[in-house]
Amino acid sequence: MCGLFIPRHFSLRKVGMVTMRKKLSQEERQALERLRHSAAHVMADAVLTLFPEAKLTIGPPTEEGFYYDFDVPRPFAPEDLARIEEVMRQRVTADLLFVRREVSREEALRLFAGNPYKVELIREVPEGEAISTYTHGSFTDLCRGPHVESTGRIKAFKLLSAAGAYWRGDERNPMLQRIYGTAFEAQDDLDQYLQRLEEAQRRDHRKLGRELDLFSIHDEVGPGLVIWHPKGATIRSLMEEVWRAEHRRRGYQLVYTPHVGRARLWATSGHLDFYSENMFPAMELEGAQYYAKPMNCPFHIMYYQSAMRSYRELPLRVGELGTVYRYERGGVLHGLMRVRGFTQDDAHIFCRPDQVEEEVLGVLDLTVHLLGLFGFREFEVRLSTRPAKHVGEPGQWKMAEDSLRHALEGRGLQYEVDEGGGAFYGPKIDLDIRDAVGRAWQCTTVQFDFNEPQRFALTYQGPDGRLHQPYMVHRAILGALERFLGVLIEHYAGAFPVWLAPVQAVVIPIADRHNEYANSVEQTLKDRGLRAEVDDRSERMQAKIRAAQLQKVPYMLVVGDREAANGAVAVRLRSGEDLGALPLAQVVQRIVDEVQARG
RNA sequence: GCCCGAGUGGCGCAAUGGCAGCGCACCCGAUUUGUAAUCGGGUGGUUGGUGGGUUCGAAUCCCCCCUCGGGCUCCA
Repeated sequence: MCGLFIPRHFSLRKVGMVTMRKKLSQEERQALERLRHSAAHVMADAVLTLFPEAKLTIGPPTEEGFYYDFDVPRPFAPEDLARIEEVMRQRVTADLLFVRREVSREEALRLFAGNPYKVELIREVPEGEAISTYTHGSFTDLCRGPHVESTGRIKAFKLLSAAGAYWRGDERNPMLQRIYGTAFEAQDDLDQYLQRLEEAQRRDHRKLGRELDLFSIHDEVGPGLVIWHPKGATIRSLMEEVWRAEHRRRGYQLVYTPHVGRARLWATSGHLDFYSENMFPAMELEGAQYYAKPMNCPFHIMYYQSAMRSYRELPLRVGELGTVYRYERGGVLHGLMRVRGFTQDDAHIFCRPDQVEEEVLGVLDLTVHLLGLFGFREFEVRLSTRPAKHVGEPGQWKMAEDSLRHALEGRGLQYEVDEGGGAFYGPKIDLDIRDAVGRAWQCTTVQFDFNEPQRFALTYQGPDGRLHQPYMVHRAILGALERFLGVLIEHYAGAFPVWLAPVQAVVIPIADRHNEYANSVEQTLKDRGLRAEVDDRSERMQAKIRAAQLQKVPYMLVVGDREAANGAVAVRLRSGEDLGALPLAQVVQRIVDEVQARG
């Protein structure tokens, strides 16, 4: 079965987090981790002070800060965080030393005898590895360290939130209470981080989606199912247009396939065996069962199989903006980012062994190009290789992995390797984009599939006259249009570049007597293919400008007596810049040029 | 799914056991305005549920369900 698996406990925060803009050196990162880990200890100290019955579990530093999980009788309330923070400040002011002590396994077990979590951890420490505790003031915790010298070092910190979390992330385990916080070397860094958090909230696509009238989600329809409003649909269809054009240019065959298919198909593909918990339940029709498609691959395979294939036809690149439906558990749905019905910019490449590398390279070229069009130039790339449990031959895997590696290197992309992190059916490349706030989002995935060609017994006739099995590469570049648009909204904070803006220009008549001229301006713009509107409400010009600003319309064209007399428009940009009165023809050309340059 | 929190006109909020209210949006009227909100009037909610309970009385307290929000291994 083909790809786009998402881990069960995929956390949006994990990929969508607000990271530091500047790259830290190895030493700087370790120093920061030490500071945050120490802050976690001070927090645990404070929690024990206020809630003596709390049991400590784990409290690591994270990329954004730190957390500590506690076993407590009742969950923490927001007021508790303030009190905990208060006690933490006292500890920081007291400037207590962190003291390391190595202990024997027996002593450690004795020290933490009342705490089953710590006991479990101690038992897991490998034989021969030192077990240590760290103490500051009257607080001692089992800890590998290292820590800062003293609590006085922890000046810039803040507790952020409390939430439930399972012991070791496993829902079969007891639920603990987690407190998140963050700490930085300098107050300045902390302030900047908090500002970025606010900025991220300001850009929240759910908020902007409503304010800019882009989409809505309704109880009546169902959670995770999106209604695109005209303005959101405009952006989406523009995305689709460039996508299609770019794919045709690169030799993709574009198809349309149904949204449902018979159970037999999904049995053959393996989805019923391995993916059914993510599928909508079956519908019954004329005694046969049908499923909404969670993936497009079986349909693309049907196209492949609709004729005898020759080696001369390969590579066959079959693409589709294919809408799929997946059951996502209630708690993980999130605006456009995580939905139950979404459209993948999907394609499957069927090719010969000697074509594999070039095909992967082609996909990466297309990826860099397409993402670049939408303003993304920073990527994080991960290559995932063969896991212990897998299908296919070692030779196939090696060839596939090599081709992925070579393509990445050929394209000059830096990447990390996740050894054994591939799917059971093939190795893959995942690519995250970084948005304007510095957050990473997973979009692109390129996955080999050694499973389905076999299950469907795909063949092509080679020059030797015999039948061979093609390689199959599954790939999505934007990922899901819904998520990509969500990312795009936040990336641009709703102020889309002119070529994507749902309304590119609003014509603002100053008084009713200018409406006629305003309408003619609008028509001129529309005749040149631009998306324009007239605000002919009986409002003051200031109010119309405000409305257009809030809608983040790139061009505001004010027309009054002077402009009407001269065939001109007074141009205001959404930046607030006033270009003054210009001949209409000149302004139209400017906007058209900007659209053409995809500015 | 699990923990915590929240659901009040289209949107943002108020009312904490005693008459459901405000702002924006929308509609009507007046106004005709030169770069981020003109004035006045009006329509609109059986408070997520054609759920259950407590009470003389429920937006408010309790239970169930639904939806949304923050989280749910970056292992001492």
